Amino acid sequence: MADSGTTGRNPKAGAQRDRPPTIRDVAELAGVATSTVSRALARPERVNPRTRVRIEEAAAQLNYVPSSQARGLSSGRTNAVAVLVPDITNPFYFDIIRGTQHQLKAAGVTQLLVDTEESSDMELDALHKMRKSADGFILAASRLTDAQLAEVSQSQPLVTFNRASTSAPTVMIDTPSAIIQALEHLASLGHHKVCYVAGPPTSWSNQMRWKVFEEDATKRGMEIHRIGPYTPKTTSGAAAADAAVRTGATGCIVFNDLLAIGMLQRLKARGIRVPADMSIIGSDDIFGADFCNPPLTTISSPIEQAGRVAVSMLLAQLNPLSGSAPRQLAVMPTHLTIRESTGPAPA
Amino acid sequence: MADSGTTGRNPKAGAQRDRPPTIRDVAELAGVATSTVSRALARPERVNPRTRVRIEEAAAQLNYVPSSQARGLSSGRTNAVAVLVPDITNPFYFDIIRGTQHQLKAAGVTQLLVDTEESSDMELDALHKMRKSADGFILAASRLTDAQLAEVSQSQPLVTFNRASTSAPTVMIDTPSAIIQALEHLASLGHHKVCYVAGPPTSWSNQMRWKVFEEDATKRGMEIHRIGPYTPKTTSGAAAADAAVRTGATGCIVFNDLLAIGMLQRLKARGIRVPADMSIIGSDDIFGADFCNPPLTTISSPIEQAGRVAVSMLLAQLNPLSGSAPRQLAVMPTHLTIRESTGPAPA
DNA sequence: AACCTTACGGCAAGCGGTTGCCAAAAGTTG
DNA sequence: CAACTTTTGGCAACCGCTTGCCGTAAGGTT
Repeated sequence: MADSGTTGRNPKAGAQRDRPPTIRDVAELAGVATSTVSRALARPERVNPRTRVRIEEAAAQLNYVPSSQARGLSSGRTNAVAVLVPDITNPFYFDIIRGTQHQLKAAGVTQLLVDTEESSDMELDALHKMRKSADGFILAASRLTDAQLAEVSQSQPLVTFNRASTSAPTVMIDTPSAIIQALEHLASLGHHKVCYVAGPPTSWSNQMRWKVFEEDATKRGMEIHRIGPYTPKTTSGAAAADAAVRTGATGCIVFNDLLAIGMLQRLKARGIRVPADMSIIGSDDIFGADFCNPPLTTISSPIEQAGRVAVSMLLAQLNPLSGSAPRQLAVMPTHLTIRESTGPAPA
Repeated sequence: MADSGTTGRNPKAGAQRDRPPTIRDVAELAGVATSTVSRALARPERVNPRTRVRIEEAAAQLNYVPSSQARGLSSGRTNAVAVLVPDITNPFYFDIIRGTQHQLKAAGVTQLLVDTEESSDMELDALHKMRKSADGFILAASRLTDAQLAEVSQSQPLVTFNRASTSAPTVMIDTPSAIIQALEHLASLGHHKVCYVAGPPTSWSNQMRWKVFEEDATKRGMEIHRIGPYTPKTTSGAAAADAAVRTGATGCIVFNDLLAIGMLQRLKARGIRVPADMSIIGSDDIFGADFCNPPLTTISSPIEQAGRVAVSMLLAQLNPLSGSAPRQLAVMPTHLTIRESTGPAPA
C-alpha cells in the first residue's frame, strides 16, 4: 500500500501547498504510466474509459494543470497566437483585439499581444523573435511590403487583417463599397468639392481608400482634393482641419475616426460649423464616434467580428480539417452610419 | 574538420530553410559545448570575451532565436506576465494595458492578456490555469475577496491595481482625494444635493468612492443620494440618468466615465441641460471624455503610468534586487479635470 | 620553480510532457 | 480451444535549454 514511492512528496488531500503536481504525480496516484496520463488527457478515446476516469479523478484531486511549456517543447506547438497591431493606442485595434481575444479564448489558445508601433521593422522583428513562441500570427494592418509578407507567410502560418495579400489568408473590410457609399451620401447632399484626408502612407487601406475615392469621385465629376498624410490620431486633427478648410472642399472623407474627431474639435474651436459649413465622414466607427460633438457620420464595419474571423481562419490553417480547404479571403461588409457630422452642402 | 558530425544537417549560410537552429547548432558552429552557448547568452561575463564573440557570431549567422519554451522548462521561468482585466471592452483598462504592455516590452517580457469578464470565478480560474505559464500576475480591479486574494498571493507573485490588499503589492489611485476634490468643486458651484451613481458592488474602488463620498458630503452638510448599482457601460447611462433626475440632486458623481457619458446622452435626449440643470462628474478620464458632449468634467489619474508602475513592482518582486525591499504600495495622484459638464447649481 | 587561485568550458542530469514502438491483455472467430 | 486481431498501457527516447559540479589551463605568489 505504498502511497508514494520514489519521491518523498505526499500527494495528500488538496496537495495545494507542495510544488505543483506533475504528470508523474498523477500517474503515480492513478497507478499508471505517465504516457497513459498524457493520452488520457489528450486523446481520451485512446484509453480505456475506466482507467481514464481513474486518471481524471487523480488529476482533479491533485489539482493538476499540465505545463503548457513542457507540452509545447515536445509537441512543437505552443497553443498561443500572436496578434500584431500597429498601435495599441488606437481604439480601432482594440475592437479587433477584443474579437481575437474572444475567439482565441474560446479555442483555448493564448493571445500574445504585440504593439509594433507602426514600424515594419518591429513587425518583422516580432515575427522573427516569436516564431518559436506562437503557432501563428495575426497581422492587423500590417506595414510589411508585399515581398516581406510573402516571405514571412511562407515560414509561418499567419492571416492578415486589412492588408491584402496574395500569399496569406486575409480578412478585409469592404473599403471600396464603403467609400462609394460615403461619396454617394455626400453627392446626395449636394456636395461637389470633396477632400480625402489621408492617413499613413504605408497603410494599405489608406492607399486603397484614396484609390477608390479618386476613381469614384472623378466618375461623379466632383472636384477632388487630397491632403495629408497625417498620423491617425486626434492630435493631428487640427492640422488636417485647417488644411481641409483651405482646399475649399465642403465634404471630407477622413482616413479614420480618430483623425476625424480631431478635426471636429478644431473646426468647432475655429467656429466652423459641422455640418452646416463642412461635412465630415470618418471611418471605423470607433468607440466615441457616437458621442462626439457632433456625432460622427462614419463607415461602420463589424471589426470585432473581423477579429473573430481572422482567428478562425488562422486556426483552420493550424489544424487542417479534413475536407474543405481553409478560406483564403473574408470580406467584411460595411455600411455608412449616418449621424450628425454630415449635412447639405452650403449654398 | 568534420563540419557537422552527428546530425545530417548542414548549417550553411542563412540556414533559413531548415528546421530552426537550436542551441546545439550554434555550439557546433562555434566549436563549443551547448552549455557554453547558453552561458554566453545568459551571463556574458561568465565566458571569455573571445569565445563569446565567436558564439555571438555563430548565433547571428544561424539566425538563432532561443526557444522560450525550452528555456522556461528548464529554468522554471516563463518570461511572461499575465494581466487580468475585468472587461477588455472598457477603455479604462485599455489605458492600463497600454502601460503594462509598454513596460513589459521594455523588460523583454511577454504580456498575456486575459479578460475575466467581471467574474471572480474566471479570475480564479485564470490564476490557476496560468500559474505555469506566467511568472506573475497583474490583477486590475480584481473582483476577488480579501481571503481569495490573500491565498492566491501566497502561491504566486502578483500585484493588484485599484484593489487594496494587505497581502500583495498594490498600486492604487488616490480615490479619497479625488472624491473630495470633486465634492469641493460641486460645493463651490453651489450644489447642495448630490448623488453618487454606483458601479459594480464587487468593485473595491466603487465601495471606496461611496465611502468617501458619504463621509465628505455629510461633513459638508449636503443632501446625499445614492443610486445604482449600474454596470459600468454607456448603455446603463439612460437608467442612471433617469434615476438621478428623480432624486432631485443637482450634481452627480458617477462611478466612471463610461456611465457618465451614457448619462450625458440620455440627459441630452430628455432635454435636460448639462450643466445648467445638472452637473456631472465622471471618473477615469478615459478616451472620449474630452470630446463628448458636453466634454466631461472628470477625475483624472495617470492610468497608463499606473500600469507601468504595476509592472515595475511585479518585476521587482520577481527579481529581488539586492538591498531595498520592493515597494508594497504606490498611490497615483489624481486631479479633477474640469471641462463643461459641471457648472453652477440651478437657482 | 613549485604551488595556489581563478577563470573558463564541458559533462550530464534534469525540466514536464509527448509519442513511436512494442508487449500484454482482451476480444473474435472458425 | 487455438490462432488471430484489436485494445490498452508501458518503455524510453526525445523536445531545446539550463545549471550544478568538476577538470583544466592560465595567471599570480613567494
